[in-house]
This record gives sequence, structure tokens and C-alpha cells, in this order.
Amino acid sequence: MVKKILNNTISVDCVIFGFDFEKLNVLLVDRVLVDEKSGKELFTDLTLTGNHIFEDESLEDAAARILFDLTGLENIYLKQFGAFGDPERLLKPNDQAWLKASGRDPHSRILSVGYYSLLATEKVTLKWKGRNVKWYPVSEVSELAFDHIDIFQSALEALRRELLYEPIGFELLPEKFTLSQLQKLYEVVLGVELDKRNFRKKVSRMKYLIPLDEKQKGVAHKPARLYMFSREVYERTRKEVFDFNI
Amino acid sequence: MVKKILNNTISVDCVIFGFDFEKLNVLLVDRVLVDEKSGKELFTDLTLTGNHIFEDESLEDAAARILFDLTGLENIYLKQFGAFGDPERLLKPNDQAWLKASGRDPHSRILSVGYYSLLATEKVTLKWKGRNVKWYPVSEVSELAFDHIDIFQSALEALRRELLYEPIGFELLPEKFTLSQLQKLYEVVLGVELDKRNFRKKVSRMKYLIPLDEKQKGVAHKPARLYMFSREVYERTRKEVFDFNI
DNA sequence: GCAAAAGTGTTGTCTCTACACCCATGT
DNA sequence: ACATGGGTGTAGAGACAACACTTTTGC
Repeated sequence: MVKKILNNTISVDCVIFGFDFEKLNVLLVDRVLVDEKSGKELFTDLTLTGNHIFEDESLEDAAARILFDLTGLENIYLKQFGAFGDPERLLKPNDQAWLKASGRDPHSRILSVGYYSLLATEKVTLKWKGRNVKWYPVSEVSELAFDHIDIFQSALEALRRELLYEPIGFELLPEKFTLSQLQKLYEVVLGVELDKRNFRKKVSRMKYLIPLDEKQKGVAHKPARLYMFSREVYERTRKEVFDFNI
Repeated sequence: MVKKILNNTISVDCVIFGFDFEKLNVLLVDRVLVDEKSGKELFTDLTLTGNHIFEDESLEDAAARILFDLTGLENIYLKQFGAFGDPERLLKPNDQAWLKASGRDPHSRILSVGYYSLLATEKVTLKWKGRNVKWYPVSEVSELAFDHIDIFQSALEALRRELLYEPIGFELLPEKFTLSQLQKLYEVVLGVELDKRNFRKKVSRMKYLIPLDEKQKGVAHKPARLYMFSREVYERTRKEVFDFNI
């Protein structure tokens, strides 16, 4: 059975973040427009990974499908962070040429719902519809196709805000991780430096960060203890926060 | 010139919050379906205020227009908080009947982008396309048409989260307000009780909360000093927050 | 034995919580 | 004069920021 595409005015874009213990990365896809006759490359640039929505598919299901097609992974953290529907968002010349070449109406206005997702880059091997897809360091992303740079910036802000107030950092790490890796994650994503002792004091107050009887192996220094995040303990002990920081 | 509606698959819904110094309220509109032949009321319930989007109109402009049509106010605080596109969101019998009666395809799937807005109820006189629109206490909202109860809940959560971390409470108050009014606002929106002395100590650290040489008038007790919020001071002195509370 | 990261405590400052009484106005 | 909310200070507990040395492993 062929699934029917919902309509051509709504799509989902995924901003897929990955952490490799050193920097924060984002998945981007090459967009290469080739002249039909001459076979010459007209331009090449990068886009986020996005797609249409099927009928009877929820927005989040569509985002999860995109992610699965790319990585083969399921049950990955996904968060809606915004809807992008500016009338001008697809009107740059390259974007218009691309829409025409791929058989779409360049004048149609498309609303895109943005989801970001978090994973440890070590988990992943990538493939996507024969297109070239790769990790790029977040700090080096400068220009993207369509309005994807706005969507990307917005995702990054949403991630930073959420990282401050919710325990989502663990989604960017493997199941077992060291405190130094966790600290590095906060430093890289938030763009700050943290004091090691103060950081450890702080996380030692989080009951849902479970120390394991297990150590790193094969490192050329004192091996670090491994930790796990327990969502179960988190849900059970999460306290209501009344303290406003405005 | 007649403006053209963008398409019939995207709309904007506004969750308009108002504070009256005692409770948080939300604007809702009566939805009354009358049988064409008999003239009998088939059902009556409540919806959020929503509308289509015009071509060449941004999502936020559409939300601002809805708000203006309702209240005559401009430059009101508006915040996008989510997109709602579940395939099932319009399939309840009443909703299907309503869509049919108003000449729309009941099978078409509509994505709605949610904005919430904040105002002091004292500012407002209400009118909307001849429909009956009224303030309802947030605590008494239980059932709404379509999936509007989900959208409303989601708006309320977004408001609470934002109130904790951003200085938006002022948007729910008149330009000049007392500290007790501000405290009541936090208590009502967050659903907590706060200690008066501690609250005042806390806000006295906020440089952007400007005490005026002006007092309440006509109250049967010691008149309170009035305060203003200064966005200018806020932007200038806002500090980056690195302190994660997870 | 050396390089590399792990791991650990103290002190001063700031913020949080809990708590009770007098003051200025309108009626 | 009395009812009503406005306005104020202190003390103990917990969190924050700054800071340096020893330990364990692989090579």
C-alpha cells in the first residue's frame, strides 16, 4: 500500500544534534542542483533533514520517521521547538530553482514544523535516500538553504534553554558515561567553562545520576567511574520549582 | 482589495490570557450549532479564538490580527508555543458537524499554530465577528471544542515555564502596578503561595523594576507604592544564566 | 618515570526560608 | 475606632564561586 502524502503545504524539519565528547554537531544534507541539459552543477549547499508528512501520521511520527530513515534508530529524544511559516522563507533564487527542478510549485507557501533530536554520535551510521549526509560542528554552521539557518538557530536556543532546566543532557551521551564527559557536554552546549569540583558537587545532589561499579577501560590515565541517568528516580524525586529567576 | 486566504490547511489559534488582580482568565468564544431547518440549537460549547492565515501574512501577524480584531489592542505580547497537527484533532462528532455546517471539508486535516498572549483584563472591551466572547477563569476551564483543551493546557504550561525564567509577568499588569499585585500574579499563575517579605527582597534585586514616586489612590488602607517594568534596564543588565537546575 | 585525566575540601559570599509587628488610609 | 492591606528585618541553612594537590592508569 502506498502511503498518501498529507498535502504539500506542511512539512517537518529535524535538527539532529549529536555529541562526540568534544563538540556539538548537527546533521546536514548536501543539496546539489544539476543543470538538466549540461549536467553541470549549478550550486551546492546544505540543508537540514526534512520531509513531508503522511496522512494519518502525527507531526512527531513524521519527525521520528525521518530520524529512523537517517540513522536506523528508534525511541530517540525528539522535541518540537517551533513552526516556521514566513511568506518569504522559500523565496531566495537558489531555493526557487531547487523547488522548480524538483517539480514543486515555487510559489506555494510551506509551513515547516521543527523538531530537534539528541543522540550520541557514536551510535550512528548514516544514510539518507542516496543523498550525502554528514555531521557538522555546530560552531561552524554559517549558511544553509531556505530559512534553515533560522530554524537551526532556533533549535539551538531551545536546546540550550532546555538543557538548563531539564535533564536532557544524558540523551546526548551513551548510556554509561563519566562525569567529565557530562561536564564537557554542558560546557560545549552552553558555551561556558565550569569548575570541576563545583560541577561534581552539583551533580552529586542529583539523586537520579547513578554511580556504577564500573570504570572506563583502555584510557592512558586513571580510569573514571561510569554513571547512568535514571529517569525513574528523576520522575519520582523531581521537585516543583517555584523559584523564578527573572 | 480582497485578501486571499493562504490555504485551508493551516490556521492560528490564540490563547489569550488576562489577569484581573485576582485570577488568571482566558478568552473563549461560544460555538453554537443551529439546525438549519428547525432552527433548534444542536449544541453549544466553547473554543479558543482562531483563524485562517492570509497569503503574505506571517504566522505572528495572523495571531496579532486575531488579537486586534478581538480587543482593538496592538503591540500585545505574543508567543508561539506549539504546532498542533494530530490527524485526529478534528474528528469528534460535534466538530465534524460544525465543520460541515460552516462549509468546510470535515476530512481535511488542519494544522494549527498556537500563540498565547498576555494582557491586563482592565484594558479590554471585547467583540468578535458578532460571536459571543468572554473571559473565563483558567481554573474553571474543563472542556473545549476540537482539541482546544490540549492547546490550552499546552499554552498554560508554556506560560508557567516562561514566567519562571523571563520577565513577562508585567505583560499581565497595567503599566503601573503594586508589588502585592505582582506577587498575586505569580501566586495565581504558578499556583503557589509566596512569603511577602521574601518576595519583596527578591524583586528588590531586579533593577529593572522601577519604583515610582506615586501611590495607589482611593483604597481603604495604606496606599501602596506603584512600580514600572523597564525593558530598557532589563536588556542592559540581563545576565547570562549558566546555572542549570536539573 | 612521565603524561594525562580522575578525584577530592575549605572558605567566604550570597540566596533561601521562616517568621510578627507597626503604619497609613477610608469608612 | 476599626478594618484593610502596606511595609519592614533577622537568623539559620543551603548553594555558589574560587582555588591546588594527590591518585591511577598506559605507555
